[in-house]
Amino acid sequence: MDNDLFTGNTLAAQLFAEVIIPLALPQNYTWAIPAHLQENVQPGSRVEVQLKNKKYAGIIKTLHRQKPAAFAPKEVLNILDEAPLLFPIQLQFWKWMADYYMCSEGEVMNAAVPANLKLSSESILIWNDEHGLDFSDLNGEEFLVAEALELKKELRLSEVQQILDAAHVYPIIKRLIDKNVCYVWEELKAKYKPKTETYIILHPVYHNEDKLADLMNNWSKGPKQLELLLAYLYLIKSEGEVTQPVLLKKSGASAAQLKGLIDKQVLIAEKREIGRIATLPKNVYIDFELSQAQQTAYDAIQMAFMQKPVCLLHGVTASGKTQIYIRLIEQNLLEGKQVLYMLPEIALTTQIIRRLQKHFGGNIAIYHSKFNPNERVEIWNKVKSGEAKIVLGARSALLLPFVNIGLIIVDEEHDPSYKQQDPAPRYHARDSAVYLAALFNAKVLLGSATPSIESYNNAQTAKYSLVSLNERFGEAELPAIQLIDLKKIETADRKKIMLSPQLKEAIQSSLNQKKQVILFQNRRGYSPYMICNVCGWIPQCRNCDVTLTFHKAKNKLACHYCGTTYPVINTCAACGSHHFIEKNFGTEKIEEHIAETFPTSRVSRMDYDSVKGKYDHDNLIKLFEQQKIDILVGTQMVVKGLDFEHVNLVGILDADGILNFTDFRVNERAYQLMEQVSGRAGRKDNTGKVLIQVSNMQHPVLQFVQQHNYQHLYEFEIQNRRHFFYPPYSRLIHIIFRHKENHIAEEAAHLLQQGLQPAFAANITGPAQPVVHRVRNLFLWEMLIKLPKDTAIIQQCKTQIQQQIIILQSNKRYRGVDIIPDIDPV
DNA sequence: AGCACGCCGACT
DNA sequence: GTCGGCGTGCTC
Repeated sequence: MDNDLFTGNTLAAQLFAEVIIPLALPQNYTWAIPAHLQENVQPGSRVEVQLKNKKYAGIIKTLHRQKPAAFAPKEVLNILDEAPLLFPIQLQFWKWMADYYMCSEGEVMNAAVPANLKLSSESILIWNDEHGLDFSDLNGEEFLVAEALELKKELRLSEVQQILDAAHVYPIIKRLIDKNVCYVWEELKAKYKPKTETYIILHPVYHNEDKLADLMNNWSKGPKQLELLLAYLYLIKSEGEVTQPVLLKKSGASAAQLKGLIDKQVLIAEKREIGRIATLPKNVYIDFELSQAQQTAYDAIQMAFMQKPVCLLHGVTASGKTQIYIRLIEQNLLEGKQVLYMLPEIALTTQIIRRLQKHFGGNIAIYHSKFNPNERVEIWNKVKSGEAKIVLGARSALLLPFVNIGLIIVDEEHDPSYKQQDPAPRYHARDSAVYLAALFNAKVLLGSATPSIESYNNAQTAKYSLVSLNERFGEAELPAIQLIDLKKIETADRKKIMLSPQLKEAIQSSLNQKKQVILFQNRRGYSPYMICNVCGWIPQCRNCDVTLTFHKAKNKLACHYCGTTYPVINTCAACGSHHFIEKNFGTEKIEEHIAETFPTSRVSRMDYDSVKGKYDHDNLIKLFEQQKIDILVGTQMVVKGLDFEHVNLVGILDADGILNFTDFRVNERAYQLMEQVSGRAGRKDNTGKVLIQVSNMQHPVLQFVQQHNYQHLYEFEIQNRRHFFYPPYSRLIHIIFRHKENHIAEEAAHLLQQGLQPAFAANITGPAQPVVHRVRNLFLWEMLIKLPKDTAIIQQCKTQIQQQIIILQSNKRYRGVDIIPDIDPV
């Protein structure tokens, strides 16, 4: 500037940093970097800064020399990292996410960065009991804090500031965390318990063959134990490793007998953690060949990636998609690229982890929100250094500091849990993955047996490429699906209708064959509803098209969405009959009823109430795998990508409940659920059978499910879905919130008049989601979802939108924001 | 996110 | 006359 010309010294101009603070601030603030700290600063480094009267560890977004005119920046207090915490590409990604999902970069940072790396004065440090009392590697100040921590077990960061000379607290804390003396408390996060599996090993003494022979020859008592030991020795020879459940199952011995051997110190039980960063060897080991169909799909994907960066793999259940993934991962590893394998959190079970670890050993890092802070930092660093080649994680893994991603796999692509609903950023991990991959020039593979309509539409309109895999692996066929008409079932007690004779018979036959059964009941079953027993029509809300809930006490029907109540309906709107019955049964009731009907079978229930921790879920799955349970009654939880070898019957108890789900994507969700549930039957052979109990036999989705025909569902949805949500609307709301001028409304109306393409997203995944979230109960929301392609109504909408704009303008947060074009992720 | 500022209802 | 409710605004 002029001053510089005058002094003739541009280099002396001060250095400023735009810093991202983990808060929902309207914009990023700027701090000055004092001369003595200028040597090592880079974008991506953390800096300690003061904002108001609090201190935060922020991340430098940019460095520049333009002195802000409007305010006098404060100075950065400290630089916390010599090397940046992440790469420019992540900063770019954060910026996009903040723009696209309308939140602050600070909020993205909050979601991305583990607690241990984002200290603030409010942070509470927790003493790490595992560290012990060896303080020899600490310097004077570190020692002071460590001692205080050991004594009090936890300290507020502000208290640490009192102990020390306040000027440079953060670097000391950072070193203490690095040295594992303490960690940062994260509230409300359930503590992650590492999953363990008990391995059985032979006591080292008996590795000596003579000693072992000696032991067995002089076996005094407990013949069963000797038998067990022999079974163990046999297994260890054939398998190399033996886990407790496998041993007990194959030997038929009891846990007490095993305990006897352990007490005698012949065998040792060793708990090993799985799911954390394994210390397994870092080699790649692949011991299978792709089937013909898989190989064809694999080649097609390779070809597709040459044309387009995103490919949708539509593979029927049990077609062996995972094996294709494994091949693709292997190929990326050979090219020295990182791979991100995303799964919905609930599907991140030991089953899939074990499977990948078998092939890629220590190259894999697992990441999800239930890890403790130290482990998360550990993984963060391994991903950043490139040591972790494969990351297997839930949606939050997308925000790890990858160096060079080559491939992102989004498995179970249709799963709604990829969408973060509550804390900002309200991002969709599948869509964000597409953008992130573009930044790395990487590929994205979306895999599902039941793609979301959005993705399928993207494939149909050639935005993504599409590869289909219609054959089940190992010559297994898709299970036969049989509908059972509940209306035809004569029963004295209407409530007992939950189990038709056909299903009862099928269950009995499965039990006789020593096979397992899954009975599926949607959670919706908890709220009672009325259904016409002649045609299967269900009363719906006039405003919301949502199934009405029956309130017995008040003898009224109510909409749980808008709150409207209706008198009980006696005449069917579809067939005119007066024959209504009440349906009301949840998984608990079913479990009870099943246990009564099949007294000799072992029945278990899997739903949100019965499995609270992740641990329970895994355990239940394990029990089922080991055939310790014959009949599993469950909600959606039983669906998530699990393989159960011995299941040959799946029963859907109340398909009407699914087909009338309180959701704007009923048909799609219903199809997905039924197809996924059916997929659990007979995965390994051709004995699979699916029985669907339903009153509304005519529902088209049932036919598509029976034929396993996704294409038909898709076409049906395009033609018949009543609640279209068009991308221009999403764009429109985005615009409304981005701009303060009224003329924008005209642009919006213009957009509405242009060719409208269905995006099928009443459950919006695009940028406007947080806004729609806010206005969903307002008139605008109602207008938008019910808007037919009618110009008159568009005019009306325009007026409404203008009113809306006035309301929204008063919201400080969206005032005076610059015009930012909508960025399409592809 | 915090925290201060500020303007109206029930209390010693 | 005050204490305290939470609505609005600001933080480099």
